[in-house]
Amino acid sequence: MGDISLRDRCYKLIARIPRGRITTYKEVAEALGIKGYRLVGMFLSRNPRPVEIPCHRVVKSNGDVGGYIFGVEKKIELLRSEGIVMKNRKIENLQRYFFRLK
DNA sequence: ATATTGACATTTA
DNA sequence: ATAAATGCCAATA
Repeated sequence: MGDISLRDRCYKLIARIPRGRITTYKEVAEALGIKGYRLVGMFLSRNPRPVEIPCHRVVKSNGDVGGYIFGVEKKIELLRSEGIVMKNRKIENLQRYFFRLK
């Protein structure tokens, strides 16, 4: 009773990321208190509400965009529309847009 | 109950 | 530089 699944906590965290800012799978995992980074990707691949839960704002630590339910191209388009500058499918300086969760 | 999965990250070759 | 191996762990089957 009252316990929220890790998955729902994950979605809650991501719902806080504002437009134009991004974070990483690693950051989300660490905020959840786990090191199984892949689990975050698993949760997001089953994102039930892509509008309220802006999972396109979660990218890889190395600047690659990572995956997306509606395709990587769509994810790139969304990020660009929010002002994220990308060079060859990669984000140059994550730091510039990084949103901390922990 | 056990086995596999995943939109990752780090280390090693 | 690229590629493979390894660690991670709740959720899913």
